[in-house]
Amino acid sequence: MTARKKRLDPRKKPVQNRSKVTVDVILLAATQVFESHGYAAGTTNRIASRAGVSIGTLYQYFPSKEAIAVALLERHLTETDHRLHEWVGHMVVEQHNLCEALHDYVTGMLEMHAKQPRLQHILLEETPLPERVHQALLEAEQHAAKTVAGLIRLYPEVRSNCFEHTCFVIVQTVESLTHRYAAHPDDQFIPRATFVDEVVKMIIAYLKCDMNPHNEVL
Amino acid sequence: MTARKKRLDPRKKPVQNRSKVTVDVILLAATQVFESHGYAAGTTNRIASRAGVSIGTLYQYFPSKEAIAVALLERHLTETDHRLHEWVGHMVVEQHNLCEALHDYVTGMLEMHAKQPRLQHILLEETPLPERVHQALLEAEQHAAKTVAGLIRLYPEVRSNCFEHTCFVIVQTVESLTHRYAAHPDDQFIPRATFVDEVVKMIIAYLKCDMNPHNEVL
DNA sequence: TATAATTATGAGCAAATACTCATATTAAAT
DNA sequence: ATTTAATATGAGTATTTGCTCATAATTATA
Repeated sequence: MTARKKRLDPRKKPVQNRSKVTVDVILLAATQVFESHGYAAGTTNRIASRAGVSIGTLYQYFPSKEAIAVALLERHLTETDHRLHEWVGHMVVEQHNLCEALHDYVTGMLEMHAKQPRLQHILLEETPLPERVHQALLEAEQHAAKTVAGLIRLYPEVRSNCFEHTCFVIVQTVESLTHRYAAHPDDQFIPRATFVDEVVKMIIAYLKCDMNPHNEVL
Repeated sequence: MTARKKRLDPRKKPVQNRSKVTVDVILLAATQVFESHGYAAGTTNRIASRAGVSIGTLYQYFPSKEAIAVALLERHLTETDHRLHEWVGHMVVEQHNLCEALHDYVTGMLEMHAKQPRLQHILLEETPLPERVHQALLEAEQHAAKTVAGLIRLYPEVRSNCFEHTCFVIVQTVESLTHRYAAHPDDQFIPRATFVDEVVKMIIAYLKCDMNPHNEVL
């Protein structure tokens, strides 16, 4: 009914190696089950079954279904952050130009979403998450925006006014569009490469444009 | 488990006026309940309770929970299409310039999503819909893109190359960004007006830019 | 007013599901 | 080899939920 507190800490932490493997196997199975069934229909019994462990084993390490979702989301945030920093590193070291950099960025986001088109969505929208997780999510999003801004700012052809707002919009745009595109792989009427090109084109135009308050190009 | 067929036609169609009112009340309640609980947790009993009718009454007009969701989605598509055409009419009649037109478009989409931030999402992503509904949805989306394209094409300052792809990206962008912005009203660190301005700015820059294949502005 | 058609009711059923616990198995420690 | 700790098991339970159906109340019709 109303949102009530649930245990998130496991009753047992894995100490031996086989149990650590078990935890990994369960999380992998949970990813697959949530991907193909959604959160509500992704039952704990199904997850255990897919993982090849008994339902009792699952509840040894995850005291509730919610705890599994939280663990998956934390993993996802960590991975995203890692990939983003790796990307910035590559771009700086190899001195790619703005177009190449953005191309890489959009392609990378597209690939990430293509691998698990629904999972992020399910965790963010279908799963009732505790407040602290929601906060962590917002912080991760803003951190990502700052990381991207840090790279883009290095390019001299980019205009400097409203830079923070601009980067916010860009990050949201790429995140939204790539997710949306990857979510429906069957019915695309724009080929993937074209899509990436168009998005990059839009961002570059946006980054270079200079307008007065009435949005007329100067 | 797997997707099985379910009844979608009601066992009784409302003929008297009070029953038509009942149907409306149920759909309104369903909107609210799905909004605040999601699809899976939005139980039929809760919907009936919120509507102030008995569970039996609900099942007189909606033979399954899924039928309620389908009805809501069809309503939503109709309303969206209607608003879009109204918008095009206004813009043409009152001869607004491109900036004003886009401003109106983005603001309108933002308002629509602000009214029911989760509903569209829930119906599209959480609800297992029959194939024909999914098809109708795709068609509606492409129809919307064409409608928008029809208006934008009237403005001479807009470049003409890749027009179809460009409009597809624009529609997806506005849809995604406004939805995302409206979905989290509490934690926005960009004010609403600024957000709209920035999105419009990006679209105009994208519509006017002319680039070679390597995305260098000519 | 009497009869028929329509609409509303809600207790309860069958199925699904998150989760428990007493017990068995395996690995580490002594 | 023996004891102890860690890990795995899965039948079973309490609860939830979509939905039915026999009956009652209301409105239309004759």
